[in-house]
Amino acid sequence: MKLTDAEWQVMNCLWEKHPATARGIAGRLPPQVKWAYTTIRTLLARLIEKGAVREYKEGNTSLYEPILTRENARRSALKTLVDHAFDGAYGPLMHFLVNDPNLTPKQRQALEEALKEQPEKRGGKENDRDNQ
Amino acid sequence: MKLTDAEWQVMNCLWEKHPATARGIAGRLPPQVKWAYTTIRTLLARLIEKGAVREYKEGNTSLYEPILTRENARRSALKTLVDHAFDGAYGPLMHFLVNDPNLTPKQRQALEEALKEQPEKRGGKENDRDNQ
DNA sequence: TGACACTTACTACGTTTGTAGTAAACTGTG
DNA sequence: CACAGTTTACTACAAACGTAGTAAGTGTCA
Repeated sequence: MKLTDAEWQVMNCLWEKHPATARGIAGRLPPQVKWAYTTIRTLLARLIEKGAVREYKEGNTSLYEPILTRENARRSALKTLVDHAFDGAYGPLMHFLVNDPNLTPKQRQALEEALKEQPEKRGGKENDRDNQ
Repeated sequence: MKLTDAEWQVMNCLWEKHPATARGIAGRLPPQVKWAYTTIRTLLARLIEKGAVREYKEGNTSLYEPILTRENARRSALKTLVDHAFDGAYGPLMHFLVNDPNLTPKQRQALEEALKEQPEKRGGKENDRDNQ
């Protein structure tokens, strides 16, 4: 499931709080984003068409809820990035990240700790991958 | 500098070997990608317009060379990803990466090592960031 | 020198994306 | 109930993208 830039904004609002109305989403968009109400509706319609969002009515009003999970959206976005920018392998990405000057010492340390505290917690989600 | 999916393919070929002809690029595209010669020309033209590639003639033939570096393209793509999918912060991305089941134990270990062997190598590139 | 192959320059065209507008339906309120 | 504001349904439209076609020029070899 691939999201466009604008769709990410909407999904981010939805993940933050749902179900939500279009108006509610408008209220939670970052301040720089000033979209017409109908723009948000259009984006929601496209997300529904894609199967990333579900809509249901409460009286006259539409409520929206994410179907695509943030986790899966992230996974998929990361995969796309890795595919075209990092030879399709996570290794080069990691290497780049670790080498990147954007990485402050604090972040570097955080990463290191995250690595240590996560020896092999995962395991059961193998087939949950790449869907949606 | 933002690249589209198709443009990444072309840039990847160019970074791999340059200067290159359009024909040469065609030859180095991944096997699944079967573009008409003119498609590659079109993409190159768009990349030139964006300032990511430079073209010069040798006799009748056009040679192409990347201006945008792979490093910068990666940095920028990563920033875009982080911006919409990870709250604009590298921390959550790292956390996600470390937690991701896509990360094999081997990769995890590689990461760990990369972290160790890169204590604070960088430093002089502070203003090289976010340009291009 | 003419035919063939390759290159270039220019144009094309459907789809996706960003960003809305409009008209009609609905709802709450004086 | 009439009016004002809200919501919906439908449509719009330019820019970006993916993908290529065509015509005209050039080099080469028999």
